[in-house]
Amino acid sequence: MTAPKTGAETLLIVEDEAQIRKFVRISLEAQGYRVWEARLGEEGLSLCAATPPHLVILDLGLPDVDGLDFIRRLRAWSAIPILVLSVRASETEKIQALDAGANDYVTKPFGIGELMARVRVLLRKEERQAAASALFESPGLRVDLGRREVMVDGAPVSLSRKEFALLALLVASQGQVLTHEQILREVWGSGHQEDTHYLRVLVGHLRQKLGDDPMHPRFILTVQGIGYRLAV
Amino acid sequence: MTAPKTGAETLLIVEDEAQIRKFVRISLEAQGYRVWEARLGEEGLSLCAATPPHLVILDLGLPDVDGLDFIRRLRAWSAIPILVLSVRASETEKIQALDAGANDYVTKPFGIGELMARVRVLLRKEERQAAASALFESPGLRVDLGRREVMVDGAPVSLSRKEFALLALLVASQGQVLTHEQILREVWGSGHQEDTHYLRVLVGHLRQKLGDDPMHPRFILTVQGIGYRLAV
DNA sequence: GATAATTTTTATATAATGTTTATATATTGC
DNA sequence: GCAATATATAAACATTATATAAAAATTATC
Repeated sequence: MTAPKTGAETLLIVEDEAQIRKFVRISLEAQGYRVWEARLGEEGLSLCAATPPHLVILDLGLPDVDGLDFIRRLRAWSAIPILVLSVRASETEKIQALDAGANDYVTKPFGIGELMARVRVLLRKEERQAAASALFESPGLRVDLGRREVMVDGAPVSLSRKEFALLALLVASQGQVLTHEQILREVWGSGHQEDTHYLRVLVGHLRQKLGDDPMHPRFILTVQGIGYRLAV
Repeated sequence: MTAPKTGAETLLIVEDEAQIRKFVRISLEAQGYRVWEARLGEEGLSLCAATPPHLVILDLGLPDVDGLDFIRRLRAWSAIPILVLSVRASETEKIQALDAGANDYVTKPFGIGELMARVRVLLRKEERQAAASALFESPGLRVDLGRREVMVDGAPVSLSRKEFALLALLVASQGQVLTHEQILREVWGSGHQEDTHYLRVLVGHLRQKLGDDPMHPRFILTVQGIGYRLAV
């Protein structure tokens, strides 16, 4: 397809007009993003299911699927941010799209710089901490995010900074799978998305401190080829 | 979505023009939000520190503090969503504000309906977890795409990356037939569209893990000469 | 500034997955 | 019924992913 920069964020453009697709694609790739394309809505939805991108840029005027349907069908199971592009400037349509689950709405013709800025906003990840509830409990494990306290079977466990960051991330995701990339970006910062071995070592340490057996883990579950998730 | 919330969210308007302040305030209160006002930037910042609101609506043209400074100073310690209102439509300014940490940027004059919709988007975050775990169900099979969880007759089944990608694809197509080519392109990427035997092996594995008999399949149906589809 | 704790490297064993080859079975068109 | 084609699956092999140990480097703590 294109120069696939490994470690880069993946964006999916769902757009039938070849011209706009190319234009947006080139701009995004210049910023170092990996870009996939879909000409049709069904194709876009399938791609999201098979290999979820980090952001979807959606044209509302697709030939096969109604734009609002697309948003609703994706939102039925996924929280991937959606940025809508549209020629129609009607306020009603904007409101409908946003309420259906779109995260932003840009009207054509648009400035490419603004589009890029809005993409950056949607990929920014400061939102997670806001949603984090203070206390997590599951059989045997108890994590107090506010106090930075961890207990396993009633006994306190002291974790290092990174170990706690990883556990906090898993806790905040409520059992959702986190990909290696996601974890690396959030715990080590962007630029370390390929250092998967860091993660392995850290998970090893954390499991050891939690007394978790990797073959039959109680807490941190391995999802082969994808990442890790917390048992809830 | 427009239904007023109990335990209403608190919004802070930072705006010096009384007219706009009042206009926005009344619209927000009509939606059931609690609204605070600040005439000056400094006032707004101290309010955020003292009793953090759930969202800040910020006018960029404040008399005392530069808008970008406001955003940066708030972002130094807080992740409260910021929606910027501004008369200036210059793209550069939009980009600067968004990159400084604003979450959305609306240009005056704006439709109040659109503004409300964008407010809802920024306040939506908590719902994500609930929405993210919607699932696909058919008799005996249950697939949670967000959690990557698959259950057959109540028992969890663990799938490999490709196996899950294939199942997710079938699920996302809602029982529509997927051709060999389509599946090969989406799961293996373009360039493998003729490796039909890959697909056969994979379907075999998947069926085995799901306990599906190919002669009388409950889940994955063969469409001779064309491809496969999911029973729905 | 010395010591301990943590993090990053490096290296290696093991397990899981993916690909290929081969072969058996079923389906379709004639 | 008999080729021709399409499908299923078994098993060997190659590749990739995972876990973990132990070193070197860095950072924190007293």
